[in-house]
Amino acid sequence: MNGRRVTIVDVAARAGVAISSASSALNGRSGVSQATRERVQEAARELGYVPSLRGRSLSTQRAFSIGFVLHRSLEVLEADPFFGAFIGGIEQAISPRGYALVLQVGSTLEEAEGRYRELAANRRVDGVLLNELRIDDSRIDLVQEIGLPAVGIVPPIDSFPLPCVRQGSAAGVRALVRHLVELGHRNIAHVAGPPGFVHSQERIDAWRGALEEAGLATGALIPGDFTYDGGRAAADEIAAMAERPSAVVCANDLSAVGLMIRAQELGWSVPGDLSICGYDGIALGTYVRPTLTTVQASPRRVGAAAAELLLDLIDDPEANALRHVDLPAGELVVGTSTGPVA
Amino acid sequence: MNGRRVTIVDVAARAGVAISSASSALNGRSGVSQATRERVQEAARELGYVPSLRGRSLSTQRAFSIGFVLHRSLEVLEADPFFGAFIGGIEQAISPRGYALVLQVGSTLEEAEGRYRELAANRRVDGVLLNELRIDDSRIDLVQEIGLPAVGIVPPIDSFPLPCVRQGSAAGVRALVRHLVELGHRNIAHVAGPPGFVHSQERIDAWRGALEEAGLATGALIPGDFTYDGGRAAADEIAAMAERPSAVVCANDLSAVGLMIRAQELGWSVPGDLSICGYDGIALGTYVRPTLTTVQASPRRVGAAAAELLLDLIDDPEANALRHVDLPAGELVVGTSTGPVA
DNA sequence: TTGAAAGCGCTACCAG
DNA sequence: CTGGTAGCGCTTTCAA
Repeated sequence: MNGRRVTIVDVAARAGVAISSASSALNGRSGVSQATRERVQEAARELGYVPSLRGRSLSTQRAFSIGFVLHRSLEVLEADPFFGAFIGGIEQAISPRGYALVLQVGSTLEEAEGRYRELAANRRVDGVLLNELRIDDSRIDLVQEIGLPAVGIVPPIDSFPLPCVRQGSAAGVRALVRHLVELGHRNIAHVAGPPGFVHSQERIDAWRGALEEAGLATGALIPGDFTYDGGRAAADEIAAMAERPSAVVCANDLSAVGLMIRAQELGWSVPGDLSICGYDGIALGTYVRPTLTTVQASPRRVGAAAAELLLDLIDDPEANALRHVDLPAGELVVGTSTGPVA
Repeated sequence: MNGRRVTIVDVAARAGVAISSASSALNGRSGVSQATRERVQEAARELGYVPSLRGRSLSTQRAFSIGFVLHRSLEVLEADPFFGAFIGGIEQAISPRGYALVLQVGSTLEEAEGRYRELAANRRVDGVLLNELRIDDSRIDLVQEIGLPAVGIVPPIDSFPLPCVRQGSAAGVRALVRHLVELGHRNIAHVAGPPGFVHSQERIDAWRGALEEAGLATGALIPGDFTYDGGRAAADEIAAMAERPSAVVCANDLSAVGLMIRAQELGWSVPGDLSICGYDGIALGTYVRPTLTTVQASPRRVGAAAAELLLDLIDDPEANALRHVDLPAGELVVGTSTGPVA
């Protein structure tokens, strides 16, 4: 805590060179002799110089940070472990490049949009990640309108107007359905995610398509919302059905667990009376009994890839304006929640 | 995207006043006539002016953001939903005050310390939150040494040298033990948290103290690490014991669930053969069967209170240098994982 | 009350 | 290759 912080001026003075030379030397730019560069670097080391992000930020017009807005209620945030993995992946990708993550929470979609506007207006971040995209997501227009670099995560198929990272769930869901068909199931229902979300729709389509491929009739499409309670409600809905499915594919693990617990409360045997699978591969699925058959997604890799792409986009908007990164699909994880049809 | 962003210069020009007057007017400082103030504000509104955080940051020597370093492995991050609540609370407290959260991840303690040093050196944040404090935590010296405002979360009892927020777990643990004693249990073990952590020790002490109060012998102290697998291992340890406890108080919910699942795999009935309780009150405890008896902590409120205190500290270091905030203890939540002794 | 001007710490341009 | 110097957008001091 000895008085003033050391700035580039101090370094330049100590090395006996101009400030501009010191800057060039420290940033590895060309235009400085090797001798000067070394002198400057040594001076910086001796003085314990750390460049001020603020000065750099103002002069380069960069914040050296990216934003991520979680748009879900605080309540859900407390229950769902899924997004922690995302964040880990993002951090892993950006911190080596000198960037930091600014995390915001917007409970409602409106609030989230407000956050994006704010972030863009005061330029707190150089770009943002758009997760949990909806079909016709309003944020797409928003970021284009306000000129905020953005990368979409699991975007609508095809002509997505922004760079994006996709880990498609279609292959995984098909694998789940095939697995069930092999076990002899003929009546396979689906507990969907909340309507409007790209990944909800993708899983519905994949489930339908896989049934068709197998030459089976389309099963019951039960509404859901990715939550534990939504899964429980789905079980009650199934209980009320005249012709009950022998297997269910849920849009995610959390709802699958809710469904399973409720099914057991209703006195059904899982998988004896009902085979259940989820999607995501969260740890919770291995805690419950029976263990959940699911697809192992890679949120950490998705987060890392998206963040990486965003930094590339910030560095070179032209070259990366439409880059699409496709991650390998998640793999089938067979638990004990699925079994042969009774 | 019409060309340049609007700056305070534009606002001043439009209002026909000096830049300094515009600044004062916009920041509600005195020294400007009401008429001028209104003219400036209107100009700002018309132009859609949003102050640049960068300019402000450089001139005020403030980053308008606070840091939070998660020091745990990415693997754990994916499984534990607990910290999401913290973050929600932090956000809730700081965003109305114009601050943002910079989130970092340090897998190891060394890495985490490096992050704190970095954060302080380049002044990316104005202060940090120190969570999961250890007894004699090295970060305490660190932040004092580098002059980084910091607030401790659940700090060591008594003479903690920094401002802090505490939600003591002693009362909750005692309530758990009393609950078990009332059910007739006489041999009550404890699955501890990882050694060295303040909240691990606090819970051990509370468990011991409560047993003493009840006039019971101290039960077995089983090592643990707050993880699911640690809980499973504890069950195996109990299985190997000559005189098995009839009840166990676990240091947190996640390990309690691991213990419970493993106990059931071993063929024990819960609570028939073994009563189990946890601590935290995470959603997972209500998903499992039997449901977990636990204590409902308030991570969101802790996060909010800590962030609030940190901003106060940044605003006025003198006045808040030693403020300690004590949150009401968590309440006992009786689930079905505890029952009368057989 | 108002306005001019000096920084905050850095980058980048442009003469020398 | 080197060294002035002009910003980046804002706050704040000091004269007028």
